[in-house]
Amino acid sequence: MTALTPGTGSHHRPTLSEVARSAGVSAATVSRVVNGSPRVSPAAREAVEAAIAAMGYVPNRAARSLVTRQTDTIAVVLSEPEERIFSDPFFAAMVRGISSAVAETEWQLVLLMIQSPLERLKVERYVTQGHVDGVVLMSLHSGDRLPDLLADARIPTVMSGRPTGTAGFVSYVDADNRGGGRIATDHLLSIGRTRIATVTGPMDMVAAVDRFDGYCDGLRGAGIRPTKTMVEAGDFTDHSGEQAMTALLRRNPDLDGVFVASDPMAMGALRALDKAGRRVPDDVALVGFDDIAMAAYAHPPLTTVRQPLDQMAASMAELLMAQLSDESTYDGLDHIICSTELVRRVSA
Amino acid sequence: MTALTPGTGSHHRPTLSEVARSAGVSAATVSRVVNGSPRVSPAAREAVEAAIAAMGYVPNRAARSLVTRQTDTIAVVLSEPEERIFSDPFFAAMVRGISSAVAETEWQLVLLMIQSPLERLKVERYVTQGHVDGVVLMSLHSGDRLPDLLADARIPTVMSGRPTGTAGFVSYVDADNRGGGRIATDHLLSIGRTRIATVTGPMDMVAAVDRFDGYCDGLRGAGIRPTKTMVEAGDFTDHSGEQAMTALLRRNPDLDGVFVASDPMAMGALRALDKAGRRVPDDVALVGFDDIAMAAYAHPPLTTVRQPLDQMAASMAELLMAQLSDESTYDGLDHIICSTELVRRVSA
DNA sequence: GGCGGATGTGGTAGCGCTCTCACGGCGTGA
DNA sequence: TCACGCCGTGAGAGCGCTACCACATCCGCC
Repeated sequence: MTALTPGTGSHHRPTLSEVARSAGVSAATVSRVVNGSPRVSPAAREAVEAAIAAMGYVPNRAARSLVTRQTDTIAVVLSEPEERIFSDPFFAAMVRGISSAVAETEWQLVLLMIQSPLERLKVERYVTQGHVDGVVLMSLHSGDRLPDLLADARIPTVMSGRPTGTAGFVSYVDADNRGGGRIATDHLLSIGRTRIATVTGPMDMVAAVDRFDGYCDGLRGAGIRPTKTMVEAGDFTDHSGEQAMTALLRRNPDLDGVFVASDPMAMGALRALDKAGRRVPDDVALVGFDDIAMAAYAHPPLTTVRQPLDQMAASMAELLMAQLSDESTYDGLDHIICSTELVRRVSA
Repeated sequence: MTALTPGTGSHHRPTLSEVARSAGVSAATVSRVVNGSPRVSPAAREAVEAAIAAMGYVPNRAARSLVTRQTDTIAVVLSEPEERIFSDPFFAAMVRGISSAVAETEWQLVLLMIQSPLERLKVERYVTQGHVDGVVLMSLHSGDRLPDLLADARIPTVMSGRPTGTAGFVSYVDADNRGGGRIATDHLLSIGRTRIATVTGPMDMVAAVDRFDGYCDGLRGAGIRPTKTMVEAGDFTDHSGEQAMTALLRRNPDLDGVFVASDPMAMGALRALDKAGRRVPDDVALVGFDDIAMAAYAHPPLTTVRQPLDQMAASMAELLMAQLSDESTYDGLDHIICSTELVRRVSA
């Protein structure tokens, strides 16, 4: 037991005014002490602190929030199946980054997971009914009402990834996916490859489209016309990468380079190439995307495009903090695009 | 925009009594409608619902909590470095299980992470100041004040893992670690092994001690005295398992069986055995603990002790719900020990 | 026809806190 | 000596909501 409970049998949590009475001061003074106002005499402060300790007083946040209209907490909404949340290094890195940016501030971070329509509804209620001061939205689904609901409720929000279509005026942070696709392709070109295929992500995701566009940019820059037969879509998983690569090889036996739009898919593609008897990078050079930890341990180690996940996370936190601190003047339209970078290893 | 905002330039969130006025009823009636009370005439209900929709009314939870004294949210406190949270399948499974048990209820689940003393303090404040109705505590550190603070604050709590020493009257859910250690050892004995070593977890963790005790039980049951040279401690990581196994082999070149207290460590041990030229299971039979997904794909596939993670998670949720629903009569002393089971594959 | 009980409704106190305002006491400068 | 400002403090009005109580109806029953 860390607190002395009063002799009464039942448990009663002392209120601020009870503390005030016991300390011989007014409620206002106790409030000042609790909130660290400088306008309190040392004597009063001491008396109040003693009373607080003796009675085991804990402020009631609901009452406080009711009047201050803020909760000092911000939510990270993870709207993905949890097997992805707990396995995809992307989420881990983002949560880590945001969490450490928020750690030293006064804000408390809470994680909310959505994996069913009912949970979506509950989270919508949770964030709009005043439990949080701000929210970070990770990977929203198409048709997600959250951005609009949050905008209506005037709740500061930052999204990860460029929002699609209607989700209008929200600030967001994204990697330069198009630029990344381009540098990957340019690299393949620069090492002399000319018959370059690509495995894309699911084309209903903005990031996948952007990376593909970057691939096209690269080809066109070298005077090559992208062709349909050299493109195959996966769903960012390792298995789909293997399938896509197999299909690509069947259609284009002579391809000598491939840009795979995610590292897990690249791992799968590597397997497919191995099974097909192609040597990497001698026969086919391969560039991935993400630079997950495993990429360095692949056979051969993966040349890949790194997105600065830590920096992206930090930027999201920063953007949210900015909205949180000067809401009045904030126009809510900021966005940050983080540049990507080629990590050269062996596969290309 | 999903709601019609009033023509006034500035944003004003309508209150319950404004809705009441607009609907031509009293605040009490609006409250009844919002909270789904049956004691409302269809006409009134309709009027209120129309007003709510028209004004975009969203109830204020702080005000509600202030009077009802509950928040309808429960927290899962993850007190571990996030690299473990996001990599150790144990946490993923627990969070998944708890989350799905809570999903269909009225409660909202929030995840709180602690990875620094400051964050610990903030979380302590968060949970005691009335943000949550109940908490699930995952893997508390020794000297953690949370259990005591929560007990003082009379906040229903369930811990994962048997609490150490002082953390008195809290309900918890744990695997039968001792029993698991025993069945692992018994199995090794049953396949004719007699010189059985063990790699334990960190001995300041209850689970590690329990598994070790089970190992001793097994040996003693077969009339064998456990000896110090056959015991080496790791820290549950793969790397430490390799080191420990190497040490064990050096000291006991003739050992023919080993119980490794976690699967990641078992993977490391497998490497050490391989490097030392021992065949598994022919020369040395090995049993792990946890049955992580990777265990089935090890070389050779791992015989291991499975803890029913899903069931443990469900039990934690269940225990918490029980406390949440009939707090008055609840004595807070329940605990559930989930039995473990041997999964036989190739390594033993 | 009158009475008891169910039913729908409104009035309103108060949950615990913050924050504005007012006030008395003190130090300073003229 | 008096006017002025600053400082520490207390009184009290709400924040938005729920829950209790009181009150009108209306129904069915003896």
